Amino acid sequence: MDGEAKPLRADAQRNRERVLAAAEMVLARDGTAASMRTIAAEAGVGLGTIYRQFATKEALVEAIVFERARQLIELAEELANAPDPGVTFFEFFSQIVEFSTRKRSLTDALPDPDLAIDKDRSGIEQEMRRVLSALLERAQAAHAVRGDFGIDELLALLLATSLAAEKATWSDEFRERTLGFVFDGIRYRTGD
Amino acid sequence: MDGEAKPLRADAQRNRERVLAAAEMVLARDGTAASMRTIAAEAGVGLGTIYRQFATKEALVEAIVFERARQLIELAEELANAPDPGVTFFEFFSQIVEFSTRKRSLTDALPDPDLAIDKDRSGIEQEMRRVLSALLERAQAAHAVRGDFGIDELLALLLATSLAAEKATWSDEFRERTLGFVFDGIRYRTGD
DNA sequence: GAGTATACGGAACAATCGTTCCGCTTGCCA
DNA sequence: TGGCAAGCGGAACGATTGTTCCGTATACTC
Repeated sequence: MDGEAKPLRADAQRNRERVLAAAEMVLARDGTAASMRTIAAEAGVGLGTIYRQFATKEALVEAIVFERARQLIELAEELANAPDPGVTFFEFFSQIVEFSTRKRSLTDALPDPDLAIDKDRSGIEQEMRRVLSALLERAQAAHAVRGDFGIDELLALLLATSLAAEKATWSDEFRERTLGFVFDGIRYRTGD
Repeated sequence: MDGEAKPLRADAQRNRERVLAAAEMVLARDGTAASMRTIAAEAGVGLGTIYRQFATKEALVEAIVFERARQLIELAEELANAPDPGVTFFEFFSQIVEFSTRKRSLTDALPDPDLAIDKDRSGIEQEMRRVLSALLERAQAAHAVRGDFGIDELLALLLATSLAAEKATWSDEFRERTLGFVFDGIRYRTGD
């Protein structure tokens, strides 16, 4: 299903990377509303060159979002055995929000209810869900997070704060302060 | 600055109301991405008829958002002297989120960083800020909300949850459950 | 009821979008 | 090094957008 057919010609390979780099930057700056022309100009290539590698704009955007999600998932997996599960959980939460602010990404594209069942996308979504569940359960086992706080609520609050942080471009200081209140709501307390 | 010059002709007045009603419905359904043609069709009028009353699409959208914000502000003012400040505060918070889900509105249009300083808009924003501050301070005086929770954080969390609820269309049950965690984070606790 | 300011509808315009197409160029292999 | 598949750029296409314009229709006034 992912069979690499032919090795790309040297210039094609170089242009592919240019396009991805340009798309990365432009999408971070303008969101998914960015036009293909803008990306092509930023990459210093023609429109046809983009469409040779990516069948459609959606495919290009998906490639970027996919890569970003993969970074976060990888980070989450590295943290799966970190010393302090509670601190790890909250810091990872905060990091995702910061990431969303910097690279307008997850919120803009991931939970798009346009196309109902996108194979690749639901795959990465489930993986994200899986690693987040792991971090959450570990934090709960360590009595750092309330036991009645589920993965769906976690995803909802992550989406919420990421969307807001991206729309209003929260400063580091404001993000930490505001998230602090949210964290206090899901933190474990004696007499839960 | 708001001088009503001439009384509208009868048909013009009727069409104005039709346009507003259609815009209300279409914007709630499609968000600000809705086209003027869709609104015109829904209202059963021509494009020119809309532009006779509203100079631009932005003006029409603003009229709708303005009206919705006014409803919320009015409600907040009615609650300014409600019996239980704590319950009132949290219920109003929840109501705003529910409102945003039903009528795709505040989030889609209010905090648009496109045009920097819009007189009318900043006016309604400040009013919203004022009534929310009043409800917040009353809840804090009643020891229902933490004293270190400020109006900026309140606006941020309102925006966050409204955006998410609108994007993912939260059910009533899920909204109450998820907001419950947020509320627990800003609720007053002994030994604050 | 005639006359006129007002309002209407929707074709037309200009801008922008994603996407296609094709004449030309270029990297690769025999 | 000659041939050619692979790749390139960007003009062109069709769809959609917000907005304008103007010939026609209609509500008010005297």
